[in-house]
Amino acid sequence: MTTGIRHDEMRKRNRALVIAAVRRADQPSRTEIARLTGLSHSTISAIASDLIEEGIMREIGQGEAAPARRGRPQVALGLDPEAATVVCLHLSFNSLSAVLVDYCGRVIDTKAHRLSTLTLSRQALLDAAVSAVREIACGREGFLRIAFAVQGITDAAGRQMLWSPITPHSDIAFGPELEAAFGVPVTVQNDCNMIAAALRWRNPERYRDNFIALLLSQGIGMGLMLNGQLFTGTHSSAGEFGHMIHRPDGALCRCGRRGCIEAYAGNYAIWRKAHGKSAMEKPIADIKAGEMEALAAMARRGDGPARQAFREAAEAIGIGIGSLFALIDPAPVAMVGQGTAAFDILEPEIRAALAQTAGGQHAEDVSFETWPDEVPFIQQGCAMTALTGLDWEVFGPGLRPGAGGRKPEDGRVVA
Amino acid sequence: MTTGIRHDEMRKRNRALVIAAVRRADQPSRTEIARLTGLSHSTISAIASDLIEEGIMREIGQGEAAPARRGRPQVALGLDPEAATVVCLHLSFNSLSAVLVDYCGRVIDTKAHRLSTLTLSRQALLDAAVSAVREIACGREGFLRIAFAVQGITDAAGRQMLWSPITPHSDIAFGPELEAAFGVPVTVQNDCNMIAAALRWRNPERYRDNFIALLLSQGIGMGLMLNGQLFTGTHSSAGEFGHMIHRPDGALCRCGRRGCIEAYAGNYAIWRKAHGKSAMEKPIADIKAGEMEALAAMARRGDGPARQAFREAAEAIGIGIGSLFALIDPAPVAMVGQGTAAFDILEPEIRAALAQTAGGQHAEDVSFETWPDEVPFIQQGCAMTALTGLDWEVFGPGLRPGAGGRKPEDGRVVA
DNA sequence: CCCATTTTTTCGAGCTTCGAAAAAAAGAAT
DNA sequence: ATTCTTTTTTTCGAAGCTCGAAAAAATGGG
Repeated sequence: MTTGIRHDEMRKRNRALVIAAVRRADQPSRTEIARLTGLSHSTISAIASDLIEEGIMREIGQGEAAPARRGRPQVALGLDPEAATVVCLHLSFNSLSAVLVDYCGRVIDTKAHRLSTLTLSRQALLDAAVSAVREIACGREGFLRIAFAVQGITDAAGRQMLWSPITPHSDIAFGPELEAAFGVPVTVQNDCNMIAAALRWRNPERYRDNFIALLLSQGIGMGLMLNGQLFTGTHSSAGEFGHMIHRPDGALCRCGRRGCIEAYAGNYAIWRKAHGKSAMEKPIADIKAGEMEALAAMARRGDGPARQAFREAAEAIGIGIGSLFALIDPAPVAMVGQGTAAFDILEPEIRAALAQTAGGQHAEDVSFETWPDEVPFIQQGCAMTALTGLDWEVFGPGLRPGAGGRKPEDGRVVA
Repeated sequence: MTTGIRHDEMRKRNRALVIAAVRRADQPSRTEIARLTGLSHSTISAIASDLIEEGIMREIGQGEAAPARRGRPQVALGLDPEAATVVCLHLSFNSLSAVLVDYCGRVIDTKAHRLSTLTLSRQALLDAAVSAVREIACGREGFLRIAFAVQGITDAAGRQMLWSPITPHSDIAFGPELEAAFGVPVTVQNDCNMIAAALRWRNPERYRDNFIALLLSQGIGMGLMLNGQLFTGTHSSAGEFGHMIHRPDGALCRCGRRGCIEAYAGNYAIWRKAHGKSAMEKPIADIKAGEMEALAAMARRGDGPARQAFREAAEAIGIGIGSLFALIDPAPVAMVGQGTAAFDILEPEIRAALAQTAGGQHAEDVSFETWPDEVPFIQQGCAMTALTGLDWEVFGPGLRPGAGGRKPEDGRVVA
């Protein structure tokens, strides 16, 4: 709370709240919106007719689930899918996918591209992003926003990619480049944060204020929701769980340092250990899912080096989670990505390691959910981030021109 | 944003904002409040006259720093010190202190008690807290709130102390006990979080949205400000930096586990190592400041075991900070407590360890501030927490009766 | 065909904020 | 001493928003 509330601000918030309620609930009636928001029926009626007139919302006849009840039937409301479209991009190792999404969150079109991220120049990566957007949006009326998810570290402001394992270039300014090309707001965010956003959207019962999304794959990524907000640090996107130190001066990590969690739990680390290589052996960029499956099968069969490799991976993850829990308290954990295919091997060892830590005091209460495929989460997280951003920034204030409003000067009040 | 804003809510927020502005600024005029809050002069005038009439604020003649300027002179405003008082308690090893603070944050009275926390019964500790409050408030008109800071882990709701190194008892319900005895709201919070609150209050330029307060003493404590809010977990107060795992299966910690950061960096760990004892030796509860000073002096003289002990402590702290930075991004760090007396020895080694971690990439940019005495911070943090709570909850809504207002039912909207 | 029931809209009342103008309070100028 | 200038503060009417009550709308039941 840093600046005073004026009248237009009140309307803006209540409009955004109504839009949010409609987006979340399944075709609610005005009465239901009133119940959800705590606003009066009169207010909902007024806001709803504004939104309908502006083409943001529409009436969808009687709701299907209209059980022959007495009285005037409820009118189901839904967001107008044609109110806007947004583009979601997802850049990962050798892959760039673009999705066009309507204002209801439905996918209109998808395009996937293969490209050699490790060898492309900085400008070629930027160009690839621009042309992917141009292609997906081709011929259709203007989209209002771009949400860009990258496998790597982004800056806290969501402007650029600072570092990524998929390319040798750093500080690639996707945000400004795309904004210059298309003239719409662009957010650049870490893919694991998008996974966290999607989890919250899908299951707010379980994933609400504080939770952790771990991506187990070639490397180890994390998305962190704290106090109901996606945590992005002051400079970078933070959340580098994989690069917490597990063993000082330990195994060689892909990032060039030693002893990181990832250097024990990433695909390359498991592969390296299972094949009897040195822990200082140079990490391999991309290990196929089939190969990891084979290692997991070996580990399930008996107590050989493969089993030992998964055991060390689980220990690193478990102790890491324990340290994280010590800092931020036990919270629901979602494990996503190809690495979860071996979760049956990992879980007991993760729990054993966790139980040894201060953060794991109540380890038996912690439950893990797993999903092998992270892509739908990333895409949905991007879409919801972009759309709820629109709800607030574009459609929240209404379309009346000249709202204006003063701004406080320097020296903001800290409450 | 989870519930609609009504008219009374708008006024409530703007009132609270005005109070916050007056509390923070040094006797501002109405014009200055308008500038700080972004609200119009008319609104400030109306709110100010309400607050003055209600006895929350008062006019303080012309501000002293009234430089003979043309025009009608500004009227300085200040909070009425008699509007309320709050009691701050601070329980630590063998010590319980109580402070009575007026609505302006000035200390009215202080009482310190010695007590043997390790041997007292659960009920005796509760009784001590109650009688400390009774004594400090004796004869004076009613205080409106109690803020209780404890050295230990509290629950996230701020109701009780879950665990503490200063007593064998756990789950001591100070909150309900004090509320039952005095009929005012009570918050129970971790002492390091209060240090963080005080830092933010004293220097919001440096300590605003994300920063870390580390307490170096017998143990290692942490207060964590994230996204501008004190982070308290879902169950406990979290922030157990000292119990992140530094070396799996490493030195014995006071908490009974092995390899915690504290088992290398707490006073007992340094003492143990410097005296050539085993890392599995049982930790000593309380090591005098003088003894630690002597060890530091020895370490400064040469490269003996004392030096090695401080080196290991610094490494544990540095790597811990690195892991923390990997998770939440580099942020300002404040080091508080008796352990900072040896910070000249610790700092280079902390930086060296930090520089090896992913979170320490820009370690040279990180600056540490140190203060040897944590007590004033804890007290001020308690006071400001309690007073700003009053600003909002008691004085924000105004004193007009029957404000009422509906509440949204279940199924809150998640935006 | 009328009544009961539920949803939605309408309408006036009550707050709140805002901008403009007026009032207040001082120094500067004559 | 009086008038002008400048700055702060208050006053007042206008506009916007939400709310509760009442009215209107839409449907099933008898």
